[in-house]
Amino acid sequence: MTEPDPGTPPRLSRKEAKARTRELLLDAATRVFARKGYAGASVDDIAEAAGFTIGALYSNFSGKEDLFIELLSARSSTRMADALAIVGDSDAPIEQRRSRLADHLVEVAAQDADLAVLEAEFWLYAMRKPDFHERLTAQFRENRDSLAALLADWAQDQGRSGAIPFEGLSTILLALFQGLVKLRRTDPALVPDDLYATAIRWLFAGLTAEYGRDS
Amino acid sequence: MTEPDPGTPPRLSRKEAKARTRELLLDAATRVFARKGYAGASVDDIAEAAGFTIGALYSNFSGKEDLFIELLSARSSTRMADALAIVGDSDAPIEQRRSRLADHLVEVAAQDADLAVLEAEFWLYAMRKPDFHERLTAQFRENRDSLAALLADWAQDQGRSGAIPFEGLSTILLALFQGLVKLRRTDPALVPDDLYATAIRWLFAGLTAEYGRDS
DNA sequence: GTCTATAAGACGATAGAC
DNA sequence: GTCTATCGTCTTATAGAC
Repeated sequence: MTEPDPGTPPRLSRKEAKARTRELLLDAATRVFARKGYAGASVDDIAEAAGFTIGALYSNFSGKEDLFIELLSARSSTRMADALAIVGDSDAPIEQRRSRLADHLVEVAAQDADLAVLEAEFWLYAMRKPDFHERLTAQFRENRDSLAALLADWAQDQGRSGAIPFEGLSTILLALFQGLVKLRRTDPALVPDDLYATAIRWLFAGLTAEYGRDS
Repeated sequence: MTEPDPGTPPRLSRKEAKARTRELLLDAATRVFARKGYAGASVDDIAEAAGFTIGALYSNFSGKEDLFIELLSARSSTRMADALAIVGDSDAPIEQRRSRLADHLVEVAAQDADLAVLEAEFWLYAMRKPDFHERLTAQFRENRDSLAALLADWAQDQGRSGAIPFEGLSTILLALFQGLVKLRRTDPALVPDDLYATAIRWLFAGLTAEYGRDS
């Protein structure tokens, strides 16, 4: 009944089964690395959390470091680009765009409880491995430039002066966001939802004061 | 000649010698924990970096965790209070106070190259040990409240409205500072000295715009 | 007070059974 | 493709020499 055609291949092909094992191991690694840290986590912990043994782990990854790097790469690839796409292509008024940016940041931070902890683990790892230090720096520069370009667009829509230092502003916004996410993980009561929006509003009000308001 | 009075005690008493060993071990621990991380550092590494063996280490500390906690406690005790004292009791105009605050933050960050890395290590440790999580939260609250009180004083000197949410502002300033320090450790070129001051200026300009300017 | 030697265990990684 | 058994290394911590 559950196997209508005994001759057909299993519901999951060998390739699919291996891919699934790989995904389960990566998910488990996310949890274990977040809970125990990179150095503190053992391959045994990870394999067990995924419901396998270390044999399966070494069959899918070359070792602990490989597993960690795979996670690091997967995380960093899409997140920021997605965020900018969401808040970028809009015809909404500027206030709505700003609050949408803030909302999205809140959502990202809320969606993944381990975000701040893993972020810290990745950062420390990168600070100690020159290769990844470079990658991290380059990636941040990209994010900053994308955000700066988006902000420049917004400013242009409003007909503002081009003298605004968008790079500096973007750096400040990204640093602020990282700081608030970390603080919120420390104690959610310290960082109410609307603090993101408030901070952004104040910063933009300051810009308006210094660089002139909408023409 | 070098020992004018053989009967007198050595230049360092036993107590002093032990205290010195303790300090050397703590200094070494700072460097080793910053370079290898808490879990990645071995007590052997630390003892060797201090010029001793593990025997001396276990004679002065109960183990690796004890050493780490001693460091954590020593670091957190004075820093923020000192910073506020420096920028607090002043009769200088508001612009000068703001730039002095920014200068001091730059100085703190520059003085200690390992600040950001150790800060991350401490934070991750605290996130995994409930006792220290509580201590960290309480400490941040204190810092935030001290800063908020300082800012309220400044505002009062300027005769501004009391409606400004100083707690939120302080949280934002502290989060921003932490984020910028971390970013600067990632790549100093991303965070020029004056970005601290710029960020603070923009935020305060935003506040002025929302809550009214000097009477 | 510090060092040397050592105990007892956890670790990452590999080889071969199934 | 996954599991079990095992190797060699490194770990924290202790006991006793000096």
